[in-house]
Parts: sequence; C-alpha cells; structure tokens
Amino acid sequence: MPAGRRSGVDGEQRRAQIVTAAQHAIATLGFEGFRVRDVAAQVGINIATLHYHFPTKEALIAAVVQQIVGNLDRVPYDPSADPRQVLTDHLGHILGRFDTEREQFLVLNELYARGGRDPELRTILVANDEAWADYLRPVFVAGRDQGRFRADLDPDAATALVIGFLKSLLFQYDLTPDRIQRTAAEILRAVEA
Amino acid sequence: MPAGRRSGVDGEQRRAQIVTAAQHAIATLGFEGFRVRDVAAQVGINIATLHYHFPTKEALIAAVVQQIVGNLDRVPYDPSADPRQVLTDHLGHILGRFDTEREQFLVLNELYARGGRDPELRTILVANDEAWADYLRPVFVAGRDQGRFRADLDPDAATALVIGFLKSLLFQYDLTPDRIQRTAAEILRAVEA
DNA sequence: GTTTGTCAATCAAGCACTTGATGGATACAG
DNA sequence: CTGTATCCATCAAGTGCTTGATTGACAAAC
Repeated sequence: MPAGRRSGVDGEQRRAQIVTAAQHAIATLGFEGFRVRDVAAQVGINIATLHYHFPTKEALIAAVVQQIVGNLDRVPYDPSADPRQVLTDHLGHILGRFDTEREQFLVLNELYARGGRDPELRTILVANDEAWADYLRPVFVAGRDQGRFRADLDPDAATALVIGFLKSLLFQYDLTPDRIQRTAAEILRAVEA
Repeated sequence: MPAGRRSGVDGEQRRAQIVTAAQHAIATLGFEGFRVRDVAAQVGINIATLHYHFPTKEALIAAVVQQIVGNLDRVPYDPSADPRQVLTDHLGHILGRFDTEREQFLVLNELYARGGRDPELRTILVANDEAWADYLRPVFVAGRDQGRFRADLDPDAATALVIGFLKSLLFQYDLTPDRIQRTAAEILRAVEA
C-alpha cells in the first residue's frame, strides 16, 4: 500500500476504528501496556497515520474516555413509577450491561485507578458519579415518603451503598452471577418497609 | 561514593527501603509510571544495586504485593461477641485504616486493576477476599440466628454487599467522610431486625 | 579469600513522535 | 472537458530519548 490515499474509509470512520482498537487494547493490557503502535497495527495503518488523526497518545486516551463516559446512560427518573420497581429495574439494567459490555467496564476500571492521580480525569468521573447519584437518590426519597421503604432510610446513604456495590463489581473476581443476583435481592429487602 | 560497601544498612534493611519506596512510587504514579530507576534514586542507590537485591522489576512488584497483602488483617471472629458490635467495629476499623494507611489502599487499587489481566495476582487477591468473606459471613449468620438481624437476611449477600461497599471506597472520590459514616450506619439499620 | 554490597558505564530494545514525500479526490478556471 | 492548485490520508524511514537489565571492578565484612 503506497503512500497515496487507498482505503475506502474517511477520516471520521478511521478515527472511530482507532478509538475502538484503543479501547480494546486498554481493556486487554491496561494503561501499563497500552502502546500507540499496537493500536496502529491492529487497525492496519502506519503509526504516522495514527498520529495524523490523534496528535498525541493522551489525545487518543481522551477520545476513549469521551466515548466510554458518553455511552453511560442518563435516564430521567419517572416520579409516578413504583420506586421498588425502578430500583429493581436499575439493578437489573446495570448488571445486564456489566455482562454484555464487559470491555467498556474493564476500561472504566482502569480509568478509576488512573483518576486517583489525574485530577482532570477525576473531575470527569466525579461528575458522572454525581449524575448517577442524582438519579438514584429521588427513588429512595420517593420510596420512603410513600411508605414503601423504611421510614428511617437515609437516601444519601442508600444511594452510596448501591452505587458502591455496583462499582465494586468491577473487581470482585470471585463473585458468581448467582451471588450477585442474591445480593441485588438483598438490597431490595434491606430497604423495604 | 565509591564502589565499595559504604552504607550502614544490611541487605534486609536495604530491601525494606526499596520495597517501601516502590510502594510509594506505585501509589503516586500507578504501574503505568512505575520505573525502577526512580525507586533506586529515591532510596539513593545505583540501579545495579537495586537489581542486585531484586533481579527483575516483576520481583520487586511481587515483594510489594506480598507486603501489602500480608499486612491485611485476619482477625478470627469471636462467636460470643454481639454481632452488631462486631459489625460496627469492623466497619469502623476498615474505615479507620482507610484514613491512616491510604498509600497501601491506593496500591491495592492498582493491584485490583492489574488483577483483571494477571491470573497469578488475581489468585492472590481472590484468596484474600475469600478470607475476608469467611470472617464476615459468620457474623451475619450469628446475628440472624440470635434474632438480632432480620430473619430473611441472606448472609452471603450481606457479606458481598458490605465488602463491595468497602472496596468501592477505593475509587469513590466524591464521598465525604460524613457520608461514609452515614452509609455505615445505614448498613447497620438495614440488617437489624 | 570468599561473600556481600556497591558503583560507573554501558547496552539493546522499545518508545512517542517527526519528516518529507506521495497519490488520490475535489473544485474551479479556462 | 481539461489543466492545475489544494487538501486529505497515507507511508517509509528516521530522531532522540527512555527503560530494564548487564558487566566488570572494587571495597568492606566475615
């Protein structure tokens, strides 16, 4: 393949290919083993071509972060719905995504570790966690006020507990699907009146 | 400083110095930025000297892993104690350590991320988690059987939930100490009869 | 005199990134 | 249509620096 333009893909498609390959590489090797040349090789392009699309390694990583974070859901809470059902659905939804989109969660795991020493990244992750908490908290408030959840339930604490448990699944290697399901059921029993 | 033996420290002390410096480096920069040269510089020795004590980078990392994991507590459960008090104490104990020994927990965070792609390391971490679960589960069993905890409490699930929450503190950047305390209190209310 | 701990100097490999050139596509002038 | 100027995407071949590890010598301790 000579130097001229040969491939049938345009810039946007190419960048998407590169980001996908980068995400895969990070999920497989972590940031520790993340090499831009490997990404280029996987896409089948020259390193210089990759650097044409993403000037630096950090710019490529930023694109991966944006894709992962942008792909997290931001469903608004419907106040008329049954809080117990909403909570059940939410747990099931996250656990389902955890199964089907494992690669993204593996990268998210790496990102959280990196966030411990990268303030810019941490800001992004915190903003995301706050959006998650802002979704979940009203569910507990409504459930408590409607008398379906315990009267002494602390919505902030319950939110932190549920989010914490779900996030911890990223590195609970010894947790079987069965045990995860039973823990989700336990959460429901623990909050109910 | 000529080539001869000059320092007043013996091999064991030197190795301890190196491991401590390595732990600090990993906590600060992650495995991504972990360089044996930097460790040697921090200790104030030549790279060759470091390689004399730890033949490879991996051997040094293994020593750090051993120190961190070996330092985790393995307190046996006293069946005669009040399960509520044991749980309260355990939560307080872990949260306290989380404050005073943050560096070790930061490294632990890195280790869990690495465990996702290093089977040998994962085995160590899983064994450790199982020991932790084996400590906590009997507390819930006893509490339930004594009628102090809910009769429908699932000890396995409660164990997973508590361990998950505590592990998630490693990357819950937006959680204030106050909110953590309230979440610990919520855990107690959630299991009580 | 052997073992232990240390250093200066060095190496091969690996790394992100650059340079300079090239061919295809597109648009516009004549 | 045809010539040509311009832009996009690409590559081969580096550049300079970093990194884990080695070598060989040397001195103190035992």
